[in-house]
Amino acid sequence: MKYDLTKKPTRGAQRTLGLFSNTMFELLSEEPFEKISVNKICDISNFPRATFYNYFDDKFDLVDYCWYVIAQDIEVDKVTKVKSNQSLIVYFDRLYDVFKSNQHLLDNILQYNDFSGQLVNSFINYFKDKMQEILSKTIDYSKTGLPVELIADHCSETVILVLKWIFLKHHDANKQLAHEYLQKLLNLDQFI
Amino acid sequence: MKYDLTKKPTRGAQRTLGLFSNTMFELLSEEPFEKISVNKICDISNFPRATFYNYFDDKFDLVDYCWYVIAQDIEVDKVTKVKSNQSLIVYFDRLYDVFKSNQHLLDNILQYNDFSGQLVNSFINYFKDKMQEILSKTIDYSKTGLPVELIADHCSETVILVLKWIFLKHHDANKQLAHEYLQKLLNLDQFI
DNA sequence: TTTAAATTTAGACACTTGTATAAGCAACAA
DNA sequence: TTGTTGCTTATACAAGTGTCTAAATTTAAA
Repeated sequence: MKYDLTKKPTRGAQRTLGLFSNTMFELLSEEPFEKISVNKICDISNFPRATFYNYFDDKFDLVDYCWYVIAQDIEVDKVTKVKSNQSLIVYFDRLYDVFKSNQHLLDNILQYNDFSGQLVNSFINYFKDKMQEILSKTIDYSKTGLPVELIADHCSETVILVLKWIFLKHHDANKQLAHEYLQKLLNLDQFI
Repeated sequence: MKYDLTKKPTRGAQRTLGLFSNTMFELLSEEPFEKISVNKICDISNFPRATFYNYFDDKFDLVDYCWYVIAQDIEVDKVTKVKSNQSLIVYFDRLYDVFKSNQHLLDNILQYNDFSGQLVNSFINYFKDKMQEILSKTIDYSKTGLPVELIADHCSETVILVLKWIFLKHHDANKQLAHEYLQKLLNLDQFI
């Protein structure tokens, strides 16, 4: 990403980022990702291509920014006071809520994009990385007798697997059932 | 893929497929995937672009064919007579051997491509799908009390996670240690 | 060996991509 | 008010992409 998201954006930059991401969100609900060109994005957003490239490397970069926008709702920094061993469930629940409130967008996207195509892939990977980042900070894996990085990776993959199952493959499940899946797949007792 | 791999290819097609994939293998060891263009592939292979597009949709398609070539060594159809509950280990071992014998290629690729970039991603996904296909046929998951597709997905993800850990992230481990990781991550007793 | 079917190829097409340059414009401080 | 600084924009460029045509060639069958 060319634009630095760590510093807080000026009013103008905020506006520009918002317009580009809105256009992308719209287009994602209308056609497959391969058919979305930078030209089209700029035409619709009424920006010259040069401006697009001031902010993003390419359309993949913009779509990643879109996931970033969605992921803001996870509120990673809002710490719930729980024992470290409960945080996997806490953050799973937040991701569950985020996926649920974007169900409509996801449905549209899947209408035009393969489940294992580049777009869905980038979505999944974004949130897997996010979850891994969170989990490697908040959980104590010392009891498992496994390399920390390996087990953190495994936990986030499993969390995403369950969310994929529920929200992308449409096997409705409330949080309680989702927790049961997690419990069984991860054999949670061993390290929670 | 434009060319149908299920029918057996003519001598000429065999040759063409081989030349294109060899060129891709070479280039993958020399530069990042983004810099590899269809033009370059054709120049080196001495084919016109039209011929490339007779066989493949794009360079992603060709690289997938490359993984297909590598995956032939898994010898899926060579069935080892074991109880169903052992087949996860049997096929894990075969994948372990395939990854090991392509260690050099993997090292080269990682020199030029991000771990989470499109290329490595396509490699990982190819073998995850392959493993899932195998596991959903050969394992009896009825004891787990979980949806079959979910647990098959989870098993293949875990298998690939361990192989990634060993062969892409370079934490050397022999088969015995690898089995231990699998055992602990999957809590194997529950469904093996 | 001849003929019919299938593939390969040259060349052109409209389009996209990412970069680079220089002109234009806005915000802000002195 | 006047610069200075930094972002936006118009425009152009060299390259790549995927598709299409019709001619050339290969392949396989009779």
